[in-house]
Amino acid sequence: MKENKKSLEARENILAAARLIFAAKGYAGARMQEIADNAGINKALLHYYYKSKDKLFEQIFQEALVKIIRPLASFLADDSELFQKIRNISRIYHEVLIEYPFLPNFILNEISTDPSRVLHLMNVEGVLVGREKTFKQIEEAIASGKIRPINPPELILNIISLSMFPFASRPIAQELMFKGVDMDEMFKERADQVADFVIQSIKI
Amino acid sequence: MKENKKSLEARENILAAARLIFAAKGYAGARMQEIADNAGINKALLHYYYKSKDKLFEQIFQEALVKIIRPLASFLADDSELFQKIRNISRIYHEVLIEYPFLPNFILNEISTDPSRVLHLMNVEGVLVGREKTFKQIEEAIASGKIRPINPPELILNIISLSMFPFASRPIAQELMFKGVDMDEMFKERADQVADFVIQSIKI
DNA sequence: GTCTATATGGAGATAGAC
DNA sequence: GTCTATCTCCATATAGAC
Repeated sequence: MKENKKSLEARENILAAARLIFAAKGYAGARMQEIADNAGINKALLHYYYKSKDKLFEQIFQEALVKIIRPLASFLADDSELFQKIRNISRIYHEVLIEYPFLPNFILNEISTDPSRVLHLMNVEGVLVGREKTFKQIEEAIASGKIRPINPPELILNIISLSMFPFASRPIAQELMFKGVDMDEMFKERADQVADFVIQSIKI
Repeated sequence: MKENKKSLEARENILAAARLIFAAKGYAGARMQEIADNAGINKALLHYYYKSKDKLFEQIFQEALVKIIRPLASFLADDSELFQKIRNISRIYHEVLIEYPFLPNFILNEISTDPSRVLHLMNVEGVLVGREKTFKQIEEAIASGKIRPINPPELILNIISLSMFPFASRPIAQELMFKGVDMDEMFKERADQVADFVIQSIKI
């Protein structure tokens, strides 16, 4: 069970390749052969390091899930003022998704109709407690006349929709709406624009 | 090549089953056996009606693409006043997605990085001409002080994000934000709320 | 048109030499 | 740890009887 430098590097190469392939083609469409090729090893060795396709996938998927759920948990648990929180979550999600643009599609697809893995991670990350706190914060902002009436979960869903969907729809959006535009640049500036768009909509 | 009532029904059963299975599992994850079972026929007969998995999939996928692209084309070509157009597109997309909630995920996944099929359909549906018209309309609304400055394609992207992402993320959103809530009901009321949210954000 | 049986290829996984 | 060769299963697709 000792790990030398070489084998650690091999493991990391495999994970990097697996992230790429699984994200691009999904579990069913991914091929162990292609992952091995991308990692610069052969199939047998791939199976030597990661017993099965299932096991390898599960690791990649959990990793991806954490990248999405953890920022949300932080947002919900944050004690800052509401508008500042909105700026924060938009910025963090844009940062993460500029680095890993495939995350929304990957997760939404592979979760399909079974959200059990999400459920478990939610508890681990403490989403539940933070959620109640932020719901209450939004309700108080409405009661005090700071923002217009809106259902708290829908406000949060709106922020997440505006932050994630453009990444999920990037190839099609490029053709349909952003022909010739550098979407990487667009996304960089979009974080604050999404926050502005939301705040403008709810503030009185 | 004559088609009797029975075979037409068989064809329709197959398409209905294929829509279900392809949408739920994607091209790679779908099994011809499962489609045949769902259609109440056997595998050989399935191949008799639709030569190959590829051919069957292509038909289902085109169908799905049209359901998404056509409303967008109508929106872009519409001569109505801007705020009314925003209400219209939100309503139409919510109607379509309440009936076919799986469309966003299905299309976004299967298109992956190759948008060539979308490109072709765009021309057929006349998206290009409508797009320029609506971009101009938005720019004029900004120039005349009716709405705040915003990049026209981003405004449209925002509307579509708010309309589609909640459907794509439904299973995970249910767990995370809408525990115990009837999301079908929520979606019915959401069409106008999305339009209000957008209009509230841009109007002066 | 509809079925059973089967051909064919591909993908995950392992055996076993080095 | 790393490789080549191979096993096994499963999915698409077809042959051919009825």
